[in-house]
Amino acid sequence: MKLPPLTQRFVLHFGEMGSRWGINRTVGQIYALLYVSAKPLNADEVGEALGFSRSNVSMGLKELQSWRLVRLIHRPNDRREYFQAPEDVWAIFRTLAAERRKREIDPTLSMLRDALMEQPSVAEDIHAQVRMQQMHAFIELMTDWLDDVQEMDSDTLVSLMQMGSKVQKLLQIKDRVKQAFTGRQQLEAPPALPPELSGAGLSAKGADHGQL
Amino acid sequence: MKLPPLTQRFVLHFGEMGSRWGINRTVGQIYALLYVSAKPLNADEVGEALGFSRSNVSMGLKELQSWRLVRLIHRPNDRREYFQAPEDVWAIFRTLAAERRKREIDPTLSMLRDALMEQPSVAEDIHAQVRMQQMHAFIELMTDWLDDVQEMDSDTLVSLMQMGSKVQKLLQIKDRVKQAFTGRQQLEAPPALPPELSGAGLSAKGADHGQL
DNA sequence: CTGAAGTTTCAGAAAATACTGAAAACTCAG
DNA sequence: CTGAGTTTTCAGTATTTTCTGAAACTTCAG
Repeated sequence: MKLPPLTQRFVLHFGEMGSRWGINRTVGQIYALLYVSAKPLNADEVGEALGFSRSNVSMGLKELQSWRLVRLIHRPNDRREYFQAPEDVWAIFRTLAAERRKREIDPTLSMLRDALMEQPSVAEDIHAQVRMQQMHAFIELMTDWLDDVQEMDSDTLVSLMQMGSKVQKLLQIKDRVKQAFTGRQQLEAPPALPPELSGAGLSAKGADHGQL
Repeated sequence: MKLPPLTQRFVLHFGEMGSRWGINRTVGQIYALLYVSAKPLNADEVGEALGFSRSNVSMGLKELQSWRLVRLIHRPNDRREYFQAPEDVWAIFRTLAAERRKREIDPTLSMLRDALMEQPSVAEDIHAQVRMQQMHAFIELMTDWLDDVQEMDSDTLVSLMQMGSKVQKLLQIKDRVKQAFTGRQQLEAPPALPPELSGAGLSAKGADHGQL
């Protein structure tokens, strides 16, 4: 392996972390290399740079493609396939979240759904089913939320995340407004503007969103 | 393995998924068993129920403890240790998120921080460092947000998640209100209440939060 | 103290996973 | 078509991970 120092460090780290992330060393290193590379690389270049056999690289790239983490490029007058990692870290994250969900969550969700249809036959299974019900409800809430979030554009997401827990202030305001409405039979007059909205309360606490 | 049908299905599924989740079959099955069990179990009971050797169970339980996913119980007049999985799925999720972060994210974050301090020595490393910078900024945003979220109580979180992408409406409102203020030199009169807040817009679309 | 009940450690066997080189398959210019 | 350039498959080997049984260790009642 002959790589520039920083690149090498990055690549080796991804290789080691690979096992914790559920991918193998080879795949981790290949992805890392493509991620930092300024230009698309072909399989031979990858194998050369990392010291892997050609077939191992082929397997690794196939796996990365199955994760939709690399894009295939064709150059004119060159029959080889070139690979590159998408640039936008948010897009990468979305892809990763979607794939992990498909592989790590959905099977469990459907197994739970099946199990919840069944009639428990022994006392112990009654309790087990209650627990499965709790897990199912939780996972479904999470995945539904993820579906929603997946559709937001990156800027909105950044703003929301930078607000962090301050979002809950907005929630409180919403509740208060809603209560003001449901508290009366008919709305004769609009409710008073809650204090948080009439001051600079929300935006004054460093949650200002602009540049990343 | 002699377990009631539903329990068995659940346990076997967790065993198989284990590898995708970065734990092994044994650990997955042990956790599943403890999760659905109505009462705490000791190591022998676990080994008996799942057909694992005593030492394997010991390893598995140790690993689950290192993930803080099981709680240790001592009964009066019984020297054996009993194990149980925490009940609250939200608490479980928080624990899981914190531990995964510690193991799967933090090492990368610190490696990136180190690499960003360095002065790139070759052209390729300059680009590599830019890419690392992008990844670093992203991860830091995510983990900071996670820190915030970890501190919210479960009910608030449920409300927010059930709102899903509708949160961004609140964000837009906030922006509009803020803009209305900064648009004028001094605030002679409070800005008009935006239409979303004066109708039933937000709460009418099924984002009503109450029972789970 | 002693020893019975319980838990952990550890070296080696068993199983699963990753990796290689050679061969097969594919693809397209000529 | 043909065959050079390229990618994929696959059987066998190497490596890593998991699992076991035996031994070591710990704890505590008597």
